[in-house]
Amino acid sequence: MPPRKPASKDPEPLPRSARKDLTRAKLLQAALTLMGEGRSFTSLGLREIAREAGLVPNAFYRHFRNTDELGLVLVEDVGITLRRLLREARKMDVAPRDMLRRSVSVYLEYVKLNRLQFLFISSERSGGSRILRLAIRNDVTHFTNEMAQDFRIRGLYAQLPTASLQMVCGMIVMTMLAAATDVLDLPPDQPLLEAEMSENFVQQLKIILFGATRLNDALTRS
Amino acid sequence: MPPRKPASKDPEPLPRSARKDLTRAKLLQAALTLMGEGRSFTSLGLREIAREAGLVPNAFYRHFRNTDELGLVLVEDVGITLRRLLREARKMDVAPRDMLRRSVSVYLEYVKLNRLQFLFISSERSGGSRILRLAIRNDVTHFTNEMAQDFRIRGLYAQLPTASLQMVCGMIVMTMLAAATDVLDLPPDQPLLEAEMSENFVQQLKIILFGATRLNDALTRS
DNA sequence: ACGATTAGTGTACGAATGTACACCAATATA
DNA sequence: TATATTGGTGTACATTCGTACACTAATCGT
Repeated sequence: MPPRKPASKDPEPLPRSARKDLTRAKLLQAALTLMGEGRSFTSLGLREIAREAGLVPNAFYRHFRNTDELGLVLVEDVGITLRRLLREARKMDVAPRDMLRRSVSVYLEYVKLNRLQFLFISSERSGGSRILRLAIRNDVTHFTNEMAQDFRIRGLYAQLPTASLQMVCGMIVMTMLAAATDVLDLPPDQPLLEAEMSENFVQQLKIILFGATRLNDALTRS
Repeated sequence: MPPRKPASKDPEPLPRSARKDLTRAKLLQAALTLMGEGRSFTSLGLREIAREAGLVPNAFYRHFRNTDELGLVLVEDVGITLRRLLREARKMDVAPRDMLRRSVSVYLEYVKLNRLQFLFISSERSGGSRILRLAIRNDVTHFTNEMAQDFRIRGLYAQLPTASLQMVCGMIVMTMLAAATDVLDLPPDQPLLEAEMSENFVQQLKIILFGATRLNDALTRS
């Protein structure tokens, strides 16, 4: 004879708030999933997202006022992802030989690992809702600033005024995002194209770093 | 007594095909106008565009099968605009001093002049319909290639293999597009911010050109 | 001059969307 | 244990959309 609780039902006796967070996460994931299927976030509807999450349309309102608000949470998550990337990059610490190439391949792996998030920022950074655009731009700017700060700490380009250093980091970030965009809409498992793309990426960074070095040296001599 | 034709009516006795081209242009312009009002092209509907053009929804079909097809025509127009830009750049010919800064300011003027078109590619380049994205990427690639060819003709970076030269031009174009995006969503008539942005742009190009020079020199010496 | 072509209109329909309201059942609070 | 909260459901409605069909009137080809 079964116990008081039939055991087959009641799969998760969680506190209500935990359940809420769970379905909220389902909504966020649903949006990402749909984007993974080629839809652009801007074109997603509240009903569509709820449906993908296995919910009735109205349930959406229990978590977000509208799709833009959901998008902002996604941006927030991206911010966390970027911070984690920086933290891992910092670990990679002092330069062995071809550290650049290694960084690049680590980064590209990271992009593929967080595919949907990068897809999201890549397509919404200049795309749809003004609010989202600004939020993403904000995240990217923060990322850039932290990178500049890291450069400072490591004594790289020590002669450059902060503004210039930030500009250089801005170029690096821009290049990183462009590279991410490229890997992402590369047909999957094309190791040849991907290697070529990756090599291109390395060369681009080299150019930026060369240029920055020269800028730095010019200031050193004066 | 008025002549056979009442004269007050009949504003344009044009051949039919010309009239057609004219309303077609109205549709294209309508799409651009709507984008100028903050809408993203992807989010525009056939009805909306027709309405803005002063037409009944069905009239749209006499010119385009769907909005994507209209978008492709817009991309084509952008291609023409870019070609014109290159032609004018070629005229500017041999380098007086601070040619770079001049080029930049000419370019930024050009962007503001063709505001809506640049707004269009900037937001659809990574944004919405796959077809449009590819078409735009194609245009940008062509632009890049022509720029590389111009470099070749002028004997710039003569030591660089074609692939590297194209990569350098790719970086320049990427930087140009990013700068365009920046001017475009700058609040209008902020000469201070714009000047700062423009100066940043110049510095970025300098870095790329420095880096490319170094790459070229390395190959020269070997 | 006359019949064919066609740019643009009018009406209509099914599908999808955002949102409002009433409701339920389980959890939380007292 | 009684009550209030609340995550989720069901129904409903106005709006918008893409598109199909029939129609008109002006232009074109012969």
